[in-house]
Amino acid sequence: MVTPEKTVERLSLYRRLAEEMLREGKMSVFSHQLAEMAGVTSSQVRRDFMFIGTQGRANTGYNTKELKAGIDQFLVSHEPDGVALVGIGNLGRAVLAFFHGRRPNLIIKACFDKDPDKIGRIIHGCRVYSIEDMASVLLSEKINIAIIAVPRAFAQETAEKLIQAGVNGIVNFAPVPLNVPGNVYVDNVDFTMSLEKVAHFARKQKIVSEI
Amino acid sequence: MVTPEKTVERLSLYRRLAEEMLREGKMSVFSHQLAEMAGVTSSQVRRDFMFIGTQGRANTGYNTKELKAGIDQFLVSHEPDGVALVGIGNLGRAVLAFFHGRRPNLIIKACFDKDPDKIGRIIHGCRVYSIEDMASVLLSEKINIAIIAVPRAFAQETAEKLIQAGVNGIVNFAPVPLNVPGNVYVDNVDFTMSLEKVAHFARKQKIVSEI
DNA sequence: ATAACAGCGTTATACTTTTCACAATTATAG
DNA sequence: CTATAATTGTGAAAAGTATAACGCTGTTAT
Ligand SMILES: NC(=O)c1ccc[n+]([C@@H]2O[C@H](COP(=O)([O-])OP(=O)(O)OC[C@H]3O[C@@H](n4cnc5c(N)ncnc54)[C@H](O)[C@@H]3O)[C@@H](O)[C@H]2O)c1
Ligand SMILES: NC(=O)c1ccc[n+]([C@@H]2O[C@H](COP(=O)([O-])OP(=O)(O)OC[C@H]3O[C@@H](n4cnc5c(N)ncnc54)[C@H](O)[C@@H]3O)[C@@H](O)[C@H]2O)c1
Repeated sequence: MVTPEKTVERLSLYRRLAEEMLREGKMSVFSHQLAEMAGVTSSQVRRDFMFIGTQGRANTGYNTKELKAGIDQFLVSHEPDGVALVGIGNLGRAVLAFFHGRRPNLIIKACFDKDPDKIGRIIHGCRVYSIEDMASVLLSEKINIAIIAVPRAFAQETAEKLIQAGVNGIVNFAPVPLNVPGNVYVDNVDFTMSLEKVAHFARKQKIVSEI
Repeated sequence: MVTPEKTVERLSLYRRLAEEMLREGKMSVFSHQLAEMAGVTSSQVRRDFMFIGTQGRANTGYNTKELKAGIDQFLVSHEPDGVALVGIGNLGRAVLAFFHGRRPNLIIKACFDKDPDKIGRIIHGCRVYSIEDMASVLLSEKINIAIIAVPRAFAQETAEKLIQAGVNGIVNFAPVPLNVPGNVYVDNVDFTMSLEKVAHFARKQKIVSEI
């Protein structure tokens, strides 16, 4: 069965909400509560859970711990996924800081940059390697996911090197569409697009609300 | 007429592709060329253009300059939109550097932080103000769009202050859903979600391609 | 000229995703 | 133990998106 992309996105959010509840000692949660927190409908939440098979109980809801574990297993594999980060500039460093120690089975295990000054350093617990060493490091660290944070002109060649070295999932921060084979999944995170989208709909909403 | 969110996203991409072509001296482009570059079908491209009314010509395609101008006007208003950035930490600074000088009518005009050491400084051409001055600065700079890059615990209160001060469009980098009135448009940029989505589909694709 | 072709604009069709609605299930109170 | 109320799981309907199809327009070649 093919899980819709939107469902996967929401699952990621539900997982964090469940995590937060666990921290607060909340042992169970209803679909309508998750719905309110996530900003969706309760049907949507239950429908999304059909894809992961997590079961709730009428009048009791979903067990927070089970829910978190269920989503976790569904999203990320049972054995931890290694992640590589290419391009340790302004954004790369921020990303590294952000993910450091955050997600137990989705860890940035190696960084790559072409700047000789950065190679060999350890930033936020992560070693920076030369891009020449990409293939061997990815193999030895069992890395199959990568984050691209290099200047746009180098994004495509970086993607190709990564794929060559066995990567089949990429988060791309460079503002260019990547040309990749069909068995590689790419998510483009595009700040310009986000801002322009907001600019557009903010304006539309103003017009609507003024009528 | 309501433009689908996905269409708006693609338009942002087409605009940049048109921009790039202009730089390369390419005066016109066919829908199937844009389609290939954007990774969509040519029908999709022509369909998307129906929303902005941009016209092409059989056998000639779309005039690159007209196309760029048309999308520009559709996405962002004719009079430049002012943008505020709240939270000048690792991510905030990277974002500021990224947008600086990039987009003529979508400019970050004011930054806000609560750290006294940062207030008063000018970073990438942008003055950092105290959050106390938010309402007055937003009014005087005619800002109605904001980027939130404060720690998650402060995201909701920051959103409320911004909305209070007249903002009706927000790009939210904090990994929490914001609770906002219906006339405010929010786009959540969620790195964790992106990475988990990639982890999920990368794994699925591997399984599929192994069959 | 005009035939042959290429590509746009749009309508119709197919597909995907969300919402609705309700039977089945479980907790709780009397 | 039974009635009541609350909440789940899911089929069916609706809404939202993407693709296909095709008439029309403009270009090129003969
Ligand atoms: N800064 C932001 O907030 C932001 C936002 C959205 C997108 N982006 C995009 O992310 C990318 C990086 O942005 P940045 O602001 O960090 O830029 P940056 O210039 O600060 O950093 C780029 C880094 O990549 C390294 N690099 C260059 N070529 C390389 C190569 N071929 N292989 C490996 N490393 C290489 C450089 O040495 C540098 O460390 C750019 O494509 C940018 O458009 C940045
Ligand atoms: N660093 C990343 O790559 C990254 C990625 C995704 C999301 N985020 C999110 O973006 C936000 C910022 O991340 P960061 O890494 O820049 O954090 P950071 O700690 O480096 O920076 C936070 C900044 O916000 C300021 N601040 C704190 N409270 C404030 C308030 N109430 N009003 C105004 N300013 C305030 C701080 O003074 C600081 O300058 C966080 O919510 C984080 O989860 C960061």
